[in-house]
Amino acid sequence: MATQKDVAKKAGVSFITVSRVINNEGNVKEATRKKVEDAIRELGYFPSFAGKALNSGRNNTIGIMTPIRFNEGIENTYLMSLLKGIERACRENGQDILLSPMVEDSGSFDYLRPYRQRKVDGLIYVGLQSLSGSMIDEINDLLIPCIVIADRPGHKRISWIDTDNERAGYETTKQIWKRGHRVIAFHGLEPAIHNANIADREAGFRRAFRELAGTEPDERLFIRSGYDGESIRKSIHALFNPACRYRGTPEPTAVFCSTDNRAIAVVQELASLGLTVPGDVSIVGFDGFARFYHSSPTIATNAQPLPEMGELAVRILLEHITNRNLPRREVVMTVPFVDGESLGNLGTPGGRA
Amino acid sequence: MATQKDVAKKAGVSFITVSRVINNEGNVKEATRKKVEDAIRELGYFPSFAGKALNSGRNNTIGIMTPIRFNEGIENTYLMSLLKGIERACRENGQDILLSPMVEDSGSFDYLRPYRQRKVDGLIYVGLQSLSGSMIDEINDLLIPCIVIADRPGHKRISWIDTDNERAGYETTKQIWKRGHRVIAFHGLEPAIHNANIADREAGFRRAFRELAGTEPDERLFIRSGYDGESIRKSIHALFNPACRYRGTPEPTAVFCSTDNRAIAVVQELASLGLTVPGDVSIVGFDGFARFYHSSPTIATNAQPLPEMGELAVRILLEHITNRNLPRREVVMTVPFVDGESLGNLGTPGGRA
DNA sequence: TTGAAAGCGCTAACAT
DNA sequence: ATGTTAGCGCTTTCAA
Repeated sequence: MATQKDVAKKAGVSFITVSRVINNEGNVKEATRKKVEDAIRELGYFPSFAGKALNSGRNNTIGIMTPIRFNEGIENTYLMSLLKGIERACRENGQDILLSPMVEDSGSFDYLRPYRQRKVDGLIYVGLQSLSGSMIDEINDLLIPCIVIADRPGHKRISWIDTDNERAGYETTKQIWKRGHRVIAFHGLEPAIHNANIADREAGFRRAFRELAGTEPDERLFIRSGYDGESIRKSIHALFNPACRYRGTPEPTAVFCSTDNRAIAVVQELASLGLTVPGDVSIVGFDGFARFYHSSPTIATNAQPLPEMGELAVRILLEHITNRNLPRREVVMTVPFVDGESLGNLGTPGGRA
Repeated sequence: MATQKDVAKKAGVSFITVSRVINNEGNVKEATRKKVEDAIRELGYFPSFAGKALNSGRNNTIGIMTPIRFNEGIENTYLMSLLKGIERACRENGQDILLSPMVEDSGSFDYLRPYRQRKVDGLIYVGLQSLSGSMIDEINDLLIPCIVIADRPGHKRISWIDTDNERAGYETTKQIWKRGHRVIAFHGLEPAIHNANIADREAGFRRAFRELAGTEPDERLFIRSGYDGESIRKSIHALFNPACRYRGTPEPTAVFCSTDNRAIAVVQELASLGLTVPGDVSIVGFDGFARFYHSSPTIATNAQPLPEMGELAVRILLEHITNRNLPRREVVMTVPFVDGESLGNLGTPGGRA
């Protein structure tokens, strides 16, 4: 492959002049510039990134680090939605994306290697699971430019962007209430699985219910299941199948599902019980991914602004890379409610009789 | 950040000795090695990748180039499943992954830049849309190590890995037939959308039907729709809603859907018509993604071996990178049938009466 | 306006 | 077993 030197020889100038032309510096006679440009074109010369990186210290590459497993259903959509924004911002700023998945079965793997090797200028960590304490310490000690998405590491130097799940849960509950629903179930995670985001959504639901109803919500209307279909199936039967329901538990007219995934599964399960959505029961999800699947009915949900978060993460990261002394940034994004067919109006046409 | 020189000074040796220790070369006295290793540890030294790349010509990075849009539902799962295998093979071979999405609205964008800059040693192109002729020519002219997944560019130098959609369509149709189904619909793409993979699946269906039934399949049982829910809804009504069906068209007992996406949408649509799966109709999908969504019933499908394809692509690419004179490789992967609840036995319990 | 020299971090080839 | 020299492709600094 052609180098600056080759171009210089062909154009009859020194290689430094070639460098000047490439970097659009002044002080190059028009005729010389022309000669060099012709030589570049003829040789198909393209500047090598390594030479540049070696003396600028910059690679124009940012690393995406994430424990999200590939090939695992809905989480892929989460990651891809972020990447959509990350990609856009990177393209606008001339950055490339180095993907560093964190695989759990390789415990001793050095995830910061791409940075230590100076293959990337900084890191975006996509959470869902929190960064380990030792990694946080190391990021801090090495002064690695880093920003965390979807988690809030409590560390003085590490910036983060997260969504306001509590508030979204709150606002959505108000929407459900506004449509006339008074017996509302919340479909969350079984206690063994801890997920701070989902816990926040539930907290928002509780706060809204308390405000609107003036009482605490009925604890029997909190259903908790795992991620698997079987577990979700059981939870729905416990609520809507009279044979399975605890005596005295009221039948809800709406279910606030903690994820879209769940919402879709719940709609299917209700169908197998002969219940229609929103005719018999209204369903609301959370995430915004249902929009990407051809679900029928469309699911009312909360759409996390993931592409925007990805874009913002890149911008903040680049600032940190350029200026190492910038203070930490903390960004809380609101999660807007998105209406859908699955949320009906109680007592009006299209809703329950 | 510490360099070899710093380590050398600290250890009281020359920098070349440091290089030797790092690369585990022989000819280093045990005591010297120890000194150097201590210095490395104390300084937190890590070899810079740019220096190495500069004189080895290798970056140990491979580029993933794809026109697949992020944030677009099921295609994400396709890409992620490939990446799962790509990641595994890269990790085993000490390679990093540079993600280069191809965005259509930036027509003049130079997708081969990461290679021209020598930021990546080779490229994996993930198809679905074919590589443009001009890019194929350029890959050829520049002798870029490259392998294409999910397409078969007819070019002498470019390797590819693809699935055998025709054969999978054929085998699956035999499975449906074996369960007693004789009136089988095929749910494909509307004519305006061309997709070679789906066309191949349909061809396999036709060949099997011809062999098994001894006649051509009924053209009225080929339903074609777009990707959107509305379009799929209409297509299902045309087949199963007596009010919409052409007079004389037989009602199928099974529908072979050209993707899992479609299969899931079809199950939902049938439910809204009061038809159950597999009680009233059997459904078969294609792709294998339904496994990742908690669909009820589980969908019988064809599971593309995507992680394996990704892994193989990396291995072949690395061979091409190491040895530029290797001949092109062409790999056709078989797509195994995966049974599921959605495919019932006609005339037996659990199937249609 | 152009060029020469030095150096970024590393390794291969050649001394010692 | 260890060190010296040169060079990978590029930019920065200084000189002409």
